[in-house]
Amino acid sequence: MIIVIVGPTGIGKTNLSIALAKHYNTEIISGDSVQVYKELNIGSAKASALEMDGITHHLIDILEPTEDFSVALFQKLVRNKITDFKTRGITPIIVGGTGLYIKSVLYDYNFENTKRDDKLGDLYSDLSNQELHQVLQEKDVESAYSIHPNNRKRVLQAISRSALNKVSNNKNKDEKLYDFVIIGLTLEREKLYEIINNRVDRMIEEGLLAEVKQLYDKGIRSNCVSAIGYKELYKYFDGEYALIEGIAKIKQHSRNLAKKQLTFFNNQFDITWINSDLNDFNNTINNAIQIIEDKR
RNA sequence: GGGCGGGUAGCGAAGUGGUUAAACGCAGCAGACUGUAACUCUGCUCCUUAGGGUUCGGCGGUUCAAAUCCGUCCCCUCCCA
Repeated sequence: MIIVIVGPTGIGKTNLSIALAKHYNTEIISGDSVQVYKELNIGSAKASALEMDGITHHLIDILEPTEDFSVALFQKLVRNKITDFKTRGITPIIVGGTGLYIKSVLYDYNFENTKRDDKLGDLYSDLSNQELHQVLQEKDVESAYSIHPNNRKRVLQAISRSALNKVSNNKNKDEKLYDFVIIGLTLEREKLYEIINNRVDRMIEEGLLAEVKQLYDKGIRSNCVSAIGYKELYKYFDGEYALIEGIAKIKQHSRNLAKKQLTFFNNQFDITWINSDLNDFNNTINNAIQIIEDKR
């Protein structure tokens, strides 16, 4: 059985996962779209070597900041890891906050022949949202029905997929491919937001500014740098924000992210929630273990 | 003390007599989600027992009708003392 730990940013997934990995004598697979990047450490809230405490982590630091990442690649890498764990006879623990990525591994998502065609955007740049949506209607009515015309990005993606592997052909998004338990860590909204705000301050104290400056000075403008904590400080270095403003934005965007994550997990996953017990971490661990054992 | 400008929903900010419960932005809430997902997009946000009810600093007035006009008081910015 696969153990999956999800939850909003800042809730304490890392600590719980490490405790569980120790308890089950196994290793961790990260389910995070930003922690895959080297050099994005503080801002991505990567666990330090000290925190990892000897527990092996997979899918962390596997890419240079200049490289591209995607759901499809994540899916492939993690599925490989899962079979690898199986042959070694250990339980995979997947931990992370990137909902779609994790879902694409566990459920029947098919990304064959679905690579995005970047030229399409240019090709259709003259079309209004409505006109573009019309194009999709001709190529894949069903997708057109479910994608809002204003969601240009998704409309374009659906158009580019319409020839070989229509988005609408994939209807198995809720079909489970593995035996797994998904545990969601949660907390009252107000407390969660407070934790997030404090954590951002801590990141700044720990040297987030220097970390981002280094990427900035290297001229890295690739996608990873649009992650929260990075994009705002880039704007600060560009002179667009005052520092305080940038930090406030990081907090805000982190809170927004947490909210979106909760929505995704709540509605897309068959999940068992547990409260992240701040005063008694052992309680949180025991709760998690209880849920896992019940599912066995 | 005198002069100017101003006080609009959680905040910022339009509106300067009538389809205005009040544009828009932000925050907040809810949601969608198969190759950038820490992305992209959608809806809601004065109260309501859904019939209505109560709003635009306070009070009073003009008018068929006011956030919008008049009087007065309170508070804020800046300028002159």
